[in-house]
Order: sequence, then C-alpha cells, then structure tokens
Amino acid sequence: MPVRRERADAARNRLRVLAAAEALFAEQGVADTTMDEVAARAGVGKGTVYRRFGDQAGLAAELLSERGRELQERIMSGPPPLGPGAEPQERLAAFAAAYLEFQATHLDLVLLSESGSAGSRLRKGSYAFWRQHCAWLLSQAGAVDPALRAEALLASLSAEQVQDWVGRDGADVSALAAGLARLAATLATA
Amino acid sequence: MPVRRERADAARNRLRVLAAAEALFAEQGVADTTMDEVAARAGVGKGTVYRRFGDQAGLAAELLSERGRELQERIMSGPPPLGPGAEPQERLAAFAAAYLEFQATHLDLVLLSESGSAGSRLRKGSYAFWRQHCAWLLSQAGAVDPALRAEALLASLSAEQVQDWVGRDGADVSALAAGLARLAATLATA
DNA sequence: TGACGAAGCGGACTGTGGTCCGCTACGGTC
DNA sequence: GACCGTAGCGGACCACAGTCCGCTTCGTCA
Repeated sequence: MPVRRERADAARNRLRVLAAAEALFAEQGVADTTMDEVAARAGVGKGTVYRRFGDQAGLAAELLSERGRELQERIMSGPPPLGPGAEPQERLAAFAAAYLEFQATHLDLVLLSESGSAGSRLRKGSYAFWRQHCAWLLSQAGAVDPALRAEALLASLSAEQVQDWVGRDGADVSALAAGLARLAATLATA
Repeated sequence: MPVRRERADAARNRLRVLAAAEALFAEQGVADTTMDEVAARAGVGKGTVYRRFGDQAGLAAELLSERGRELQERIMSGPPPLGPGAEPQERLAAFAAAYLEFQATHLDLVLLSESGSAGSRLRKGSYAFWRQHCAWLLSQAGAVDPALRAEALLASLSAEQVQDWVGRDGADVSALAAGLARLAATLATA
C-alpha cells in the first residue's frame, strides 16, 4: 500500500489545532472549551478539526498520548522498579502507582478522551501499550489469565474510577496508590 | 423534615415517562431514542421529564434500578452460592458471574446511565448496593483493603469494560465469566 | 366551596457536538 | 510554468441535550 505523505497545509493545521487546544485547555479548563473555540483559535474551520481528529475524544486522546510518551519511556528504559531490572511483581506495583498519578494529573483530559460513543472509546491510542505492558508482567510473574487481569487492573485505574476516588477520599492519593500497588502484587502472585 | 407527598399529577407523569421510555427503548433501541420522543410518547412536556429525572443518565438509572431489584433479591434471599449460605469467596465468584450477565444484558442502558458529566455518574442508585455487598464478602473472607477491592472488582465489570470485552471476544462470555470468577476468588483469598 | 400559595408543567429557546458539500490550493506530471 | 486530479478546507447547517420562565393545576385551609 502506498504510504501517502501528509500534505503540507494539513500538517501545519494539525499542529495549529493541537497548540490551540492545549492553550485553551490550560487557560480556561477542559470542560469550558468548545470545539468552535479551538477551531477559531487555530485559525481553521471546524470541519478541519473534525477531519483530523474525528471528534472531541480523538483530540483529547492525541494530546494525551503526547504526554503519555514520557511515562512510556520511563517504563521501557528508565530505572527500576518502574523500568526493567526489578521483579515483575514490583514493576507492576510501581506501574499501578505511576499510572494512577498520570490519570489523576490529566483527569479531565482522560475523561474527555473516554467520553463519546465512538465504539470502544479509550481502546485506541496508548491504551494498547499499557495493556500489553501489564499483561506481559503478569505472565512473567506466572499469574493466571494475564490478559484478563491486565484489563481488570487498568479498569480499576480508569478515569471514572480515579475521579470517584479522588473526589470522595479527597487528598489521600498516596494511601490509594499503596492499596493499588498491593492489589497489583496480589494479581501477579495468585 | 416534613416528608412532602408526591403530587398526584407528578406521580402519574412519572409512570407515563418510564413506560414511554421503556417502550421506545425496546422498539428502536436506546441509542436511537431522543428525549423529545420520550416526552412526546408520554404525552408530557420535555421539561417534565427533566424535572423528574435530571437528565438522560438519571432516566436510564431509574429504569435500571427497577431491573436490578430482582438481582438484589436473589443476592439477599435467594439460594447459594449467590444467596446466603455459601462461603464468602464462592458467593463473590457467583456475584461476579451474575453481575457480568446483568451488565451484558442491559449494556446500552448501563452505558447511558454512566454517561454524562453529572458528577460521579454511576455512583448513584443501586451502585452503592453492589459495592456494599462485595466489600462485605471480601471482609468476611479476610481480604486486605476490602473496600478498595470491591471497587476494583466492580470497575472490571463496568459497562465500558464489558462492552469492550463482548465487542472484541464476541460470544465467549462464559469463558469471561469463569475468568472473572477466578479473579474474584483471588481477590478474596489474598 | 372559594381562595391562595406553591409544586409542577410544557414548549420555545439556547448552546454545542458533529455533518455536509461546494470551493481551494497542493503537489505531481508533462 | 500550466494543467489537473484530489486531499483538504471551512463554515453554514442540523440534531439533540438540557434550560427557563410564564402558565396551570393540585391540595390545603378556612
């Protein structure tokens, strides 16, 4: 299949839209920013935004995967226990804590990226990476049903769940992280 | 506080709306039914629907809690292993399987009830019951962090997760149920 | 039974996400 | 450089969730 290059104007507009969205989200919050505003700020028609990103969730996912790249780096080639070198069980616990922090930090963006009726929402973008990583660690640790448990763990760290937890338990995120790390370890050993 | 009785016309309209929604959902699917249609079918203004149910999610939750009541009965006073009489661990495994089936059966309704930006979405209505039940069984089984693990288990059975699973793995729901039952047992023992 | 305060009603209205389609300009070819 | 097929553009347009507020009806008290 011929890998058709992205046209110059399309590339320019893509960057403009991403920059505009990032700026508006920072200035006035994710919830108060409309797609029209993003398009206007980017100096671009609304149709262009939708052609490129599909919908709001797609735009959010794009922004998010940029930010997730850094965490992916730390996992693949950073120091243990998050990176390679530690026991699978420890790595999984470290991942749970780190991923919780990531989700909590970008909560509204993640929430947006998961919303909408676009088939299997979050199941696009970087989600595959997280799932793969967890499933791999679980199977290394000799757990049963590694694929299923990977998804179970990630489901416990979904935006809805995290929102609920931080909203209810307030600032006690570190206790939560500890509990989730214990949970991850349990999943890996049994 | 004075428990003000529901006005007669309000009660009548509430039943009409619920019946209209149920009929339309059955006839043309949840996704293709608009709030205007529900209101029109019920012979009621749109404002009335919103006054009573808050939003789409609220309406869906109401319908859902009616249907969930039956499962609640089976849990509280039905035969084991779902009902009382079996070991906590077995009951939890049975619950996981039964709840999965419930979610899969009412998938689009549950999805709708969880959508929307109304604070902590599903965290209203019957969710409290499920959480309570799981947390109780887990603590009976001597598990650590019973409250957290109850939520983790339910998160793994959230509508998004279930949708993803049945959408991807197709008809193999029984294998999934078995895996989730194992997972529940693991959570209870460790 | 009449009167009155308030709960409840309803549908016009608004804001926003997403679509559509005629127009533009990019970039490959001769 | 001129030409042309097509990817990409843009903003008018549409559908639908949710709000608002003047009007209606309920039910209570005398």
